[in-house]
Amino acid sequence: MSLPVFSEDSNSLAEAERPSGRAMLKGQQTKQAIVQAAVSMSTQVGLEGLSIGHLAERMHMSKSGVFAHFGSREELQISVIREYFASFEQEVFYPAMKTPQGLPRVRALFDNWMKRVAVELQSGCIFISGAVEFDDRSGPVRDALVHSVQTWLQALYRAVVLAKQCGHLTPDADEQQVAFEIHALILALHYEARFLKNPGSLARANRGFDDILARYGVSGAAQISS
Amino acid sequence: MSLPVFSEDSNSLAEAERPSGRAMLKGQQTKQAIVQAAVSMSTQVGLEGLSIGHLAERMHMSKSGVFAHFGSREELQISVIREYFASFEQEVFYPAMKTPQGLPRVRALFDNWMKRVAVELQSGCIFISGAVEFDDRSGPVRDALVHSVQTWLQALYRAVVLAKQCGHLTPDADEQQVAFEIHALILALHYEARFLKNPGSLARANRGFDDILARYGVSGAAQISS
DNA sequence: TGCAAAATAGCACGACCGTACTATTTTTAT
DNA sequence: ATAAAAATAGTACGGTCGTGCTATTTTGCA
Repeated sequence: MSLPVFSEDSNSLAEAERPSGRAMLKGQQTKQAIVQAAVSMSTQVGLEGLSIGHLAERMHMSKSGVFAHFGSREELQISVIREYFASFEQEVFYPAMKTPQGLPRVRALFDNWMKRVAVELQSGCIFISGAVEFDDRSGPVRDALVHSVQTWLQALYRAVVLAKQCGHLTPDADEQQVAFEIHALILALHYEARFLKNPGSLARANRGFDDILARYGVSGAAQISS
Repeated sequence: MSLPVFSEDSNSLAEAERPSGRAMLKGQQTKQAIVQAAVSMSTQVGLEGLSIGHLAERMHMSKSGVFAHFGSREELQISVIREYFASFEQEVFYPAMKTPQGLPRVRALFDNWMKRVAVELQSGCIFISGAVEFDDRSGPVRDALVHSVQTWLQALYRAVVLAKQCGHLTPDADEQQVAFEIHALILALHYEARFLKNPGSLARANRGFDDILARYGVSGAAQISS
């Protein structure tokens, strides 16, 4: 049915308004720069903490100059989510898709995810902070956030399903359960390391993952990739 | 050394300013009511979303009337944290301490925790939202939050240690690891059920806990309590 | 080179926030 | 009942925020 495409949306790079006929206008370049700065700010203070004034200051621009690119704060936040999602794709998902199907790919997804979270222990993760900020709100920002997260979790889930189809998982393994527990480890790592600053959290998340594989994995299949 | 006391602080109920010589002043009663309303608000909008104006409106009081009880917003937030912690104690910890040591108690702690989280899927958990709001901030509010969470996680950890001492866990079981994974399940439940509204999350968290016991528990010890 | 269009700046408005200061009401204890 | 004390209300100030409106500057193309 569907090939392993991470997202079917056309929100990737290299397209802004014009179908690439003429080169990117100056304004689109600075918009890109603004969004990147906004992502950096949002990882620290959250999507709600993101303020146009601070962003303008950081960009050495006027508030209205920044504002004009988005038309509303919500649109800015959505742009941030899209950009963050794109970087997540590039950093976590696509590299892992180069590894062979089955447990090696699941492990690669987890490892890349862990690598990213390890960095985010200083900066923060928008998918986690955003979940708290928008869990009982509604509107387009929440929708964008939920969609991004679900897309990523679905990708993880599909990798697990594939692993079971390959015979890398025991027949009784519940793919949703496996994906849930992997997600749980990442969330606990983020919580205990970033907030509580408990040492050893990173090792415990890794150990937890190994245990999942030991529990549900068919012996031998897990050791293909280190 | 230390008996299984949940918190050594003297911030429990039934003491306000006076050592119980004369009865609670009128102001202290309304302060209690304000704090309870503030807790209720904070579970929905977070500690940062909590505003004195909205709180006053809800209490049918003036802003300054509410404010006077705390002297600062930070003090209000700290009061909220203390109150929330106290309710957590009453609801999750103390009932579980009545069950026998070992795995039954660990299971009781988890079950009570799950019961509470199940309710919080509508309202939200301050320990989780607060972690995101204050993870890279500093100050007394963060300190109060970290202290509360650490106290609770320590209590959970101690119960696991006790379970191992009872011989209810396999000798190779790492108590910190077990506590970490239990915490992870709760966080994932909160995330996937409250934010993503994924069905089946509650069952997956329960199943994850059972798997932990199946992995680290000595057979037979787990089934003492249902 | 010049002109339209795009990008940016400047400015002001209304809303909400925490909080300081003072006045008023209510409670408490004699 | 009355006076002191405690609790609550009223008001105002300074700050930040998003955003609309109007200049001004910069850019891109004929």
